[in-house]
Amino acid sequence: MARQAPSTVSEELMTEEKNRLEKYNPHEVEPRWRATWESSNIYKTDLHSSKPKHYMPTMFPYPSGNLHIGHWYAFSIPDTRARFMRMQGFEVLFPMGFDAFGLPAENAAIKNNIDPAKWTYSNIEYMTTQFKRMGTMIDWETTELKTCDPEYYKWNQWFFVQFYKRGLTYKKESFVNWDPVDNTVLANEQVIDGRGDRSGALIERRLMSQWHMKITDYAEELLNFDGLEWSEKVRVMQTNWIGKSVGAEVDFATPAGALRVFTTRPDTIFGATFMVLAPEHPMVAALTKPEKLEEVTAYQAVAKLASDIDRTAEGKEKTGVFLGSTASNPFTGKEIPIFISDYVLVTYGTGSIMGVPAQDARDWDFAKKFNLEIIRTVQTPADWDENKPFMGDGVAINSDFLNGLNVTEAKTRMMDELEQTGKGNRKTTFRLRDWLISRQRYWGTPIPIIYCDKCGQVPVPEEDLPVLLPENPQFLPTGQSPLTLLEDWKNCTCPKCGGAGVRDTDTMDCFVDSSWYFYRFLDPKNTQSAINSELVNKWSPADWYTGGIEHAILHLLYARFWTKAMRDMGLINFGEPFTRLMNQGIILGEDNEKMSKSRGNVIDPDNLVDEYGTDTVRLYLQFIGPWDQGGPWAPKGVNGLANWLGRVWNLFLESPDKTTENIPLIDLEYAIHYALKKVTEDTEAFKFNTSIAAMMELSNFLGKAKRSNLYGTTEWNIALETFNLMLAPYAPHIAEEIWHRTGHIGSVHLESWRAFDPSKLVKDTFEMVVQVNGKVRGKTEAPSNITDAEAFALARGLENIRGHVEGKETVKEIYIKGRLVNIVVKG
RNA sequence: GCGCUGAUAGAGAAAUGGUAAACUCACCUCGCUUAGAACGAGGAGCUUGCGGGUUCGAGUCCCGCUCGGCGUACCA
Repeated sequence: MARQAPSTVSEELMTEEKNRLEKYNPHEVEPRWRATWESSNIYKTDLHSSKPKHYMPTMFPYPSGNLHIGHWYAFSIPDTRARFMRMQGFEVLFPMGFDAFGLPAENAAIKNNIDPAKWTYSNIEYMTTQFKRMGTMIDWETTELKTCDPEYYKWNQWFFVQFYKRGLTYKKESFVNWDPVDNTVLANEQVIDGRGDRSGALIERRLMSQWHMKITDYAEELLNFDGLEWSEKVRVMQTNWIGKSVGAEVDFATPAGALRVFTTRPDTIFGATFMVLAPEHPMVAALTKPEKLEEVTAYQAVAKLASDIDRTAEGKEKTGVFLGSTASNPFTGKEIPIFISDYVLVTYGTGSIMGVPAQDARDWDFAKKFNLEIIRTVQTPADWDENKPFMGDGVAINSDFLNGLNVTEAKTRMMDELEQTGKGNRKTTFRLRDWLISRQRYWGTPIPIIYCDKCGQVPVPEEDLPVLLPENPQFLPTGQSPLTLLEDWKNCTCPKCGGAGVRDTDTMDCFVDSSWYFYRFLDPKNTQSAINSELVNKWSPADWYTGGIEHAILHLLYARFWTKAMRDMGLINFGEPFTRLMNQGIILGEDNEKMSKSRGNVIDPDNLVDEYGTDTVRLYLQFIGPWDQGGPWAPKGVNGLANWLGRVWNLFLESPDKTTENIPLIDLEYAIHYALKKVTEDTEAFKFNTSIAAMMELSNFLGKAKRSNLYGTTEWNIALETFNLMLAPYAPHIAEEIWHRTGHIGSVHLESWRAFDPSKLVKDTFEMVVQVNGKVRGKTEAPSNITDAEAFALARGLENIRGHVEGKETVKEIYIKGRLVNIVVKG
């Protein structure tokens, strides 16, 4: 339908047209400011500043080739908080580096015949350009830290040697986890459900001689999280991994000598009716009667071949073989049969247990299967199903001198007895094993050890470090490190005797690299020492460390261990690397599924930035929900944030149409301080989504207020300036552009955060809700300092309330300050 | 099995025990008719997974249940 506007309106529109503000164009504004910030170096951290420090490393990325949306989520959001802390007056270090050693480079090299170093360095170069588009306050000098640089891994080797000298690094032969796809051994922490964490291959057991770090020396201390603000989830996961069990070791007499078991329930010994050894237990042979030999050998063979998955499969029926021998229960004197079974692990405790079926579900199953005696030694509750083992607390029965004691008392009494009689002793066992760090791979830190026929293992002297990773490796599927093929490199002279020596040809697990890099950031170019102790002591522990939950055990446990070892070497004066830890969630695809190429739901941040600009992408990622929760990607939501920034742009820079409304000044001040309080507190608490919502509410209010009498007043200008500052950490580019267009000189990012004024949040009056029996029946304006009695009187005076209360008995009257009155009546 | 965690309009997501519920997107109406996958004005939509309980008052606290996510699992 065609319409004809009156000519006067047309003219008015035409004038407006002329004055119309150019639309916000992030593609012009954002790169311009990034260039300015870089050239004026405004994000350089002064490590010697007298301001209070705030150290905020994030788990540094692996140079896989591309920054994905998860990287944006992990790095751009902490950047907002880093910027906020900076505006709050802290000297903030927000570093970045690259975790550059690792298998993907080597696998890419094998597949495409590229040098892993070239692949890695070119990825780093490209990812750095991508990083810069994120508009962060990263101090780029720290990206000197690339773990594959000899200047970095030299210090891995240095630490290795120092730890070696202190007995923290040692080589031992043991059954290790062999990944047949990646052709290397793995640490226990890298085996998930019996499979390699990277390759997914079923892990095999191999007996090999490998280098270990003695993390078990710190098992007890690693259980202590005092002073750390870490999520319960991570603390529980680490605690379970370390797996401390307090109990006792007890000797049982057998024809082959004392058989030692570990138990957490020494109070149940009187109920021990059989023994079980792991199939690999060293005493098996001696305890096997000749007529049982064949059966035992067969069982051992099956157990050896079975993977851990098969051995520990859910609901697996108990199996085992009676060895033909018996042991003597040290307290009852009874002879009890000795079995082997794969439910007992040779790697835990003593590799042997006493079977107490009445108080242990596994032993119960085993006893039922083999028809063994079951003796209750803890009184079961009255309504207990007698066809089940009882693991709970109760009074000891059938247990001689323990009878009548509860479980805790009985344990103590029995452990005292064991120690007095010499039949056993108190013992604490950990599930945690020493950290296996050898890898039969090329792309890692060479292990600085030389083997000499005369001198044995000889650490490479400090002055000869680094042991450089040789160039031009050959990758052959030999199951040995590629370094073994490089004869020239491998053969050397023994530093001790000068004779012929051979280098260790394995490289270190790359979790070694990431165990201390956050200290190196404070002096990444240091050629004299691994770290600058003075700066590290000043800046560490990190105030806030963030990254994915997948490192809850691996990296975070190793980093804590390394820190404690460094402390004990006297390098640093604290024992925990990260005071506060937070794990971001995962950004899912539009379909609420994990992003993957095969699902075709991958969101490419580069495309988004091309379309909307950096600020919009950052804002959207923060607005999507709580940061630790992650969430699905909603393409239309991004558009919403882009539009909001457009409205904010207009709010600041466009002249208002006309003044129509009258808004009290007090409302403006309330709005701005309300938002300021919310944004300050929420940013502090990492609640970016609600912080942005508060800014949206503010901008909605200001949009209205702009067409009121408030426009152009001093208070109006202060309000806008305050809003501009609040926006700066969240949308750094547009905030900077607005800052300059509204007449400011100097970067908004060098400004201070405004403190909110609580007095502006106090109103003289409030809208008092009046309820009768909990239902809203009226509302009235009331003075904020109203007393209870006055509030009730005021409420009762309301016409629509009278109807509900008159002639009825009042049961109760409640006044909630500044909110409501509830009158409870009866009848 | 155990531990942690979640369930609020079509989607995402707020809410110190206090007005049956922010904010954004999507949707509807009107205006503008081109700053256009824009802008302005307005509107509709959730009795907060289910069942009990505590309370003057419950999305919020307690008990039970259902469904989902994450972790862990013969560790003696």
